[in-house]
Amino acid sequence: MKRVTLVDVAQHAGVSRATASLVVRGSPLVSASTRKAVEDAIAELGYVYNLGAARMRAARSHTVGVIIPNLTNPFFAVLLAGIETVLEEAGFAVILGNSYDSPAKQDLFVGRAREHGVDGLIVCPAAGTEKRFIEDALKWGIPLVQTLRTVPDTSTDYSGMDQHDGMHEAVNCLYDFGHRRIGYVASTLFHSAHKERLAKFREAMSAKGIEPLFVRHLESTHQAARMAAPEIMGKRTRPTALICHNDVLALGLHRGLCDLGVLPGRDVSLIGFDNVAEADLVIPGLASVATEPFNVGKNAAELFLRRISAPEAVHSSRVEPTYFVQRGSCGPVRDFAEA
Amino acid sequence: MKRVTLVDVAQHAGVSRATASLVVRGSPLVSASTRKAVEDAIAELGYVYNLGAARMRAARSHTVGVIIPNLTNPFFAVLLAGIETVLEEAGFAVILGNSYDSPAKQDLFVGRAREHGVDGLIVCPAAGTEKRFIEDALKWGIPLVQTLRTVPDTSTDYSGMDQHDGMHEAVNCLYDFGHRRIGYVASTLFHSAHKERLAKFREAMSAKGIEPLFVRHLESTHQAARMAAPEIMGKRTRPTALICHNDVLALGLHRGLCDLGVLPGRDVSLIGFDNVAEADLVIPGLASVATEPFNVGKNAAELFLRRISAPEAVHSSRVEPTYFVQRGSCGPVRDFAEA
DNA sequence: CAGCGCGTTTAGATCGATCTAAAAGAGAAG
DNA sequence: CTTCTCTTTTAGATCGATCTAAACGCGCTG
Repeated sequence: MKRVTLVDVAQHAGVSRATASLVVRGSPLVSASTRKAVEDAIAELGYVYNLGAARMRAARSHTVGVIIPNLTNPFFAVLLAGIETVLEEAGFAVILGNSYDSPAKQDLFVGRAREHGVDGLIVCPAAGTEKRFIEDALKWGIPLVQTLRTVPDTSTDYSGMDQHDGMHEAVNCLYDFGHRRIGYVASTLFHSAHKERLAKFREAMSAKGIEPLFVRHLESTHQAARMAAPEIMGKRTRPTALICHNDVLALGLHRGLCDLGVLPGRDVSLIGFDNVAEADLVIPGLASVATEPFNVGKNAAELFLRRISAPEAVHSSRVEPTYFVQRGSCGPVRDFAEA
Repeated sequence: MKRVTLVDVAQHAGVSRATASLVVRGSPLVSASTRKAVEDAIAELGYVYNLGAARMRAARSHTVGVIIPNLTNPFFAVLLAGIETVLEEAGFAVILGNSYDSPAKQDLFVGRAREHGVDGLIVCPAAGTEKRFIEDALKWGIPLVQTLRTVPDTSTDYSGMDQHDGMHEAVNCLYDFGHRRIGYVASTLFHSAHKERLAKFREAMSAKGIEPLFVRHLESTHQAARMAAPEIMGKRTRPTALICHNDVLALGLHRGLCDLGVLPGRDVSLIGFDNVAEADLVIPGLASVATEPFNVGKNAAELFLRRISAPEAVHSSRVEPTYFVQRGSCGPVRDFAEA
């Protein structure tokens, strides 16, 4: 039982393999009658197109390498879903790589992707990725789109989100509720999105003429945030509001605060980022800045497709808007004695 | 600027391409000195192995198609992470397909995967997948591993979990707390895991000599479960405890109950499945049966690797244990008037 | 009827690796 | 020195498609 090839199809249809090849590629050069004959032969023999063989002569492999830092984080999983949906539709296969935020694993994966002859890469760079990584890809002639994060001092297509609006809305909401002592809880992964979000926080604060009360770095897990609550609320000058780099931290802190008997929204206001589904499940609901990872993923894939069709076009960026979603965890400042 | 091929490497090292080929494949047939010469040439020229060309003659492509019903669901994302981790390690590339639980999309993806010449498939079948789907794959000679769900009346390698222990522990816990009026909240996706879990529930109940109070089917979203709380608690005979098919339903219901002023663990006991991270964040904590999707994924990948190396071996199964995690949402039955 | 243009079809070379089967080289034994 | 292993290397065919450039058939025109 041998594999069915174009030669078999051609023979069965009584044409040459060149003609059969034209049919499978949907060329307009063949007449309607021969096209029909070949298509019938294909159906009858159960022919399967061999992309590997085609790739050897033709330029494109219809394959894209996608690198994600951590699939376990639903945020990235949804990003990936967005990417996959668009690429699937366009007839591209996604080769998946999970970098676990390790540049070494990331390099390894790119090597493998090159062997597979990918047409390009869509990358959310691992924290600590060097400039060299991007430069190499370009040197090798591999189109590359960065998403969510960027490697410093590099220029490629980029799909991210606009941290500005959401953060300003969040800070303004706190400000209007009377909050002035506002702390920021960041993660310990120092990538571009992390820095940008923090910078926007500082910017929004100084626009209101106030200084951040503190910036605290925590490992980005529920557990770490929950454990840190006593320390954060035990500071000499106690914060009246907290903004967190993401909802993982915010939800962990939410629970940690409750453990202490400090009620979010009444005793301290709490705002997260990403507006994950669970934000609406805790009591009181977690106010959060919505970022749409699915759309960011779709944008990344679309930028990639554009790049493929116009390899020399100038690099472009797509930023997805963010917006503040108010919930119970965010309320007016409580007029208890200023410590 | 042309691509570097094995011919270039061979020339540069002063050997034939056949020898160079042996080196890249790590054959023991070459002497240490020529091996070194070729390796130097590879490094110097920046040669990249062309898997596409290799695949044409050799049997294996080192590529696996992985089909997941819904990446947006963290449970599946973690399953995928487990699969990817093992396959990556073994040098396989993962081609990802998101079926959105649609058999049609699934078929489409398999077609594409075949064109890419995958060595096999790891599939969590979309709800409603027909027997034909599995049979076709086997007919085409594509090794296939099913995971988490199985298509009825099919026999392949399978990586799943043991619903028995966790469910029995959960029911027994409720029983010991004095609960007798226990309802089951299922999802509306009727796949094998759904059926098996429900069956185990019935089994565990009848082992204790009690009848399920009701089985209610809900769309598997937080929102749907939250909205259904009033109806579920408004039944003529009010349940004293609820077991949910997964934590999405359980968390939604948790919130819905709180909205009603019904406190989980005091007024009604609530148990979910999967023990997602958020189960520990809500108040009171959601008791849940832990299932380890990452391990299930790893098992699936390992079964696949075994199948590749021994294509004719008899089909085997791996089931990951499940265990009950007790938290505040599960407590003694309250002695209010029996309706 | 030769010559031209147009739409279709095709033979042959080619992509970059691997396979097979045989050759070359190096020692050892007779 | 020949012959015989044993190791190492290689030429040539091959996988299944695509490309190029040429050929073919057919109607139309001068």
